Amino acid sequence: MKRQPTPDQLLLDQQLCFALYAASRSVTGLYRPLLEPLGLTYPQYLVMLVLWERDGLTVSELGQRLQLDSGTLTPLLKRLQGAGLVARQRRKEDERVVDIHLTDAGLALRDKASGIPECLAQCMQLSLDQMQTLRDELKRLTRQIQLSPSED
Amino acid sequence: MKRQPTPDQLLLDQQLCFALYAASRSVTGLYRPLLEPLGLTYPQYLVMLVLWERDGLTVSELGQRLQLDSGTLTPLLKRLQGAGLVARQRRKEDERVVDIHLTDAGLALRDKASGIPECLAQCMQLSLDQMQTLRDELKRLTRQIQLSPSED
DNA sequence: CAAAATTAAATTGTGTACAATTCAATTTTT
DNA sequence: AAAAATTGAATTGTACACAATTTAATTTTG
Repeated sequence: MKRQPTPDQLLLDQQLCFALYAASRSVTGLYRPLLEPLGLTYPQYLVMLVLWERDGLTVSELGQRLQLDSGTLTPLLKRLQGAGLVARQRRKEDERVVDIHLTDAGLALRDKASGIPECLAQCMQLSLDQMQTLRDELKRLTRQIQLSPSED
Repeated sequence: MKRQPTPDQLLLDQQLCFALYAASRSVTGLYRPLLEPLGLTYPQYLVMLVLWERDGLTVSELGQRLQLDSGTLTPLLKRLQGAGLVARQRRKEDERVVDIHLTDAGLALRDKASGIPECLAQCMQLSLDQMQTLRDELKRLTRQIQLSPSED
């Protein structure tokens, strides 16, 4: 009458997916107290990273870079606009497109964020080399996944 | 009058955090079509993995295992209950505690899920060894983060 | 034992994710 | 050029995450 034990492949601790999911949320949690003084959430910070790197992208270009769709980005960008960090403007030549530009305040915020990466590296207790290796493995995995899926 | 270029540490592609975040969402996306026939979302699947491994946990025990709080778990468990996969019951001896048990349907679902891990491994194109190594690095990172933070 | 403190879930509120639909603007076809 | 197809955002609806508060039950204290 004893139940079958769960097969090994279904054990939580065996799952790469859960290790990823847990690590991602943990790291986001590390950012939270660092971003709070800047008035940013973690996904908002990612948008700012992209814009600091190259200002004046469209919503869909931001979406390609971050792998997020307009259902996520539109309200997020409206909040950044509300915080005075970006401007959203429909393009004259093609009214379908919305260009996102940093405001002065948005650009200025970069300086306040510049210490964050080092702070994170400290907390994670990884050497620069370990960090790069792990990052590149994860990138490879992501690329692999985005290549293979159900071709239609 | 040219703007300063963004410092290297703030480049999106340099960020371990984004590699993690993107990889985690990609992997979740891989699960989606596999879980859909089972009527599960990815976080619901994680809850089921835990219960298949050990049935009859409390909400907070589930929370410890998955690092999720009642704000996430309570509605999620209600949906699993609505789907007939688990039962939620306040404990007689301590009415504060809610025990979560698999229903017969919930247990039976395990068989339908048993092929998923192998399917995932295929998609990710990683050897068993590579998967384990990456998984263990991520676990170490998560553990490290959860040890160090602001001690209060 | 009664008041205070603690505990476990649930609730509330904000902010993502993401599928699916809608809507308006532009291109492509005929 | 008008109809059809396509495109880019926005909207809608569902389901997490997670902080903060609330509620009820149990323990601990005085």
